[in-house]
Amino acid sequence: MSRDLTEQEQLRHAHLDALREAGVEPYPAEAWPVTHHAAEILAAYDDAQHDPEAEGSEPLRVRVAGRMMTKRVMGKAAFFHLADESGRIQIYVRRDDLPEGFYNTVFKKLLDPGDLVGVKGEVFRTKMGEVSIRAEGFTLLAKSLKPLPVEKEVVDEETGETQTFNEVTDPEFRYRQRYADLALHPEVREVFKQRARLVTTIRQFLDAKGYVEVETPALQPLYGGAAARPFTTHHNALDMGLFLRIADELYLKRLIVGGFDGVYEIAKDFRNEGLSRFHNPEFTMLELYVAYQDYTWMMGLVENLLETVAMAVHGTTEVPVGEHTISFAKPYPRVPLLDAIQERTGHDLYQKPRDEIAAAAKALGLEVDDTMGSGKLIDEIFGTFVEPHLIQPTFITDYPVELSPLAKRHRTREGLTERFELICNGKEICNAFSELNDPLDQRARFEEQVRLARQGDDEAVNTVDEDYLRALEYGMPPTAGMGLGIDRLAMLLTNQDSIRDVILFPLLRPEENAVDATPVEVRTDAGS
RNA sequence: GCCUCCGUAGCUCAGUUGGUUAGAGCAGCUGACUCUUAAUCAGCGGGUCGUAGGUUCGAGUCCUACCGGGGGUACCA
Repeated sequence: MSRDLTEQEQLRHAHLDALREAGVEPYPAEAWPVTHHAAEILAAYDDAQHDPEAEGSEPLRVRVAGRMMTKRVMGKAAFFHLADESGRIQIYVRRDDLPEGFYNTVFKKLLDPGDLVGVKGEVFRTKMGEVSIRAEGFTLLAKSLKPLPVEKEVVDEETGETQTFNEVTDPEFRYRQRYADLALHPEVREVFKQRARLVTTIRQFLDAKGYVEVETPALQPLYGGAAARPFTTHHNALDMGLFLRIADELYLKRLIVGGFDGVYEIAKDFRNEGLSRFHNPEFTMLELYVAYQDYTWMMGLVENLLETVAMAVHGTTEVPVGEHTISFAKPYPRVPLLDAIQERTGHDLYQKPRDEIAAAAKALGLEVDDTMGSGKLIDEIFGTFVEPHLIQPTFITDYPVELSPLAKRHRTREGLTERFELICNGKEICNAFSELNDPLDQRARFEEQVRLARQGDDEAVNTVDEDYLRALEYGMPPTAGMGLGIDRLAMLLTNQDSIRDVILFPLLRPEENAVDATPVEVRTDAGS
């Protein structure tokens, strides 16, 4: 492999060689167990437990490990900050505290910012008052051959505000080299820790209710359960086309038929569509199905779940999102879709013929064409005039049948279904319904979808899922089902305005020259 | 996909109506310095200006195409 190294990279390679010559292994095999993280040490000194002024105080002896960040050498002594997962702590290094020659030949000349090092020593407070470790032992744990961007933080003494110089803001750098972004930015790591807490909390919440976490196929011979274009792939041994799932709905409901009273799955779904601030082609969805319940009950569950999650992630139900503060404290308003439209636009569309709805849409300034059915029109009106205004969590209920091929017909309202979406900050984060369990009605709805697909609606699923219908024919209990977009919820709870900031490795176009080797030949024959 | 903005050193940025040899801070290198903290002081190196064409006596700057990214928009959660 030949790559052009920058000046600074060449220097680090030279340091690597020099370290080996000096008998210092740059990638040692031995473990370096730590006793403390930076934040723990700072916290211990914060509560004055180790205040040197205090009676009977013993200095803390610690072993820490992390990345060497800034190095400030002053002749025979030096300071640097060591960054570990928890934060940063300053290390004080003196020539005479370390083995003969180490300070001058290794520490000063051959160690670079970004190197991973282990330090042991006593904790003390510098003259300037910063809690630091006086290094007595110092080990290189891994050499860094590529310089991380150098950012410097200054805390204003008077205002207490932190100012960062030379902060890397280039989103391309941050997403492509997420490892560097994370290494540099504890606040980015914190977002992903919060996301993990969110998912864990959801699991605990659902497990506590006795629902069973399951795994269903990501590779599916037929796709369904949502309106979206799928990715396609191929299985060699079976010589069979497969789809990556767009939803797990139809498999989870098969499990309800099978006698599970509550099942859920937290899974990646894949949709072959455009990318945006709100869309990544693979994303994480929670789906939950509970037998013998309906959508009204499910609204209660969702309120409880979100309140619990907000508390777990944030410690409060009041969450800042952009310029708003969103309250996840239950209950949330429940507004029928058509009522919400009437309230916002003045048009009462309940049980109105398609042409009257089209006229209303036109009157509101929407572009209307003949292929749009009444369901689509209502969806457009809602999406344009109502949804963006719904900042606080709001249940919008009772969607038209045409938009909801898997939802049960409303018990009293003709042409509507028992379905709700939870809208928050102007976006859908949850979609749920009383599941359609009438196999004959389901077959008719599938056939209608196939008809739409043949007419050119490329989101409509173009095949009847006979196996799913067979399952329903055995009898599925009345069931409440729900899907919740984990990424979007994570965006809200971590106050990030792009989905890329809550996905560790969002999809990007391949980097030019990222692959400088000839592509590895892909074997297409089966077997191993 | 379409519209639009952006791409200059490892990082953050400047670069005039097109005009000598493309600048600064940080980082790096050499030296000084045993409590510094954007350490300081003295000196030094570092660029295919995203890529390829074009216009021009002359292009970082103007034009075209392409590559990559941001924002918006369409499909969608």
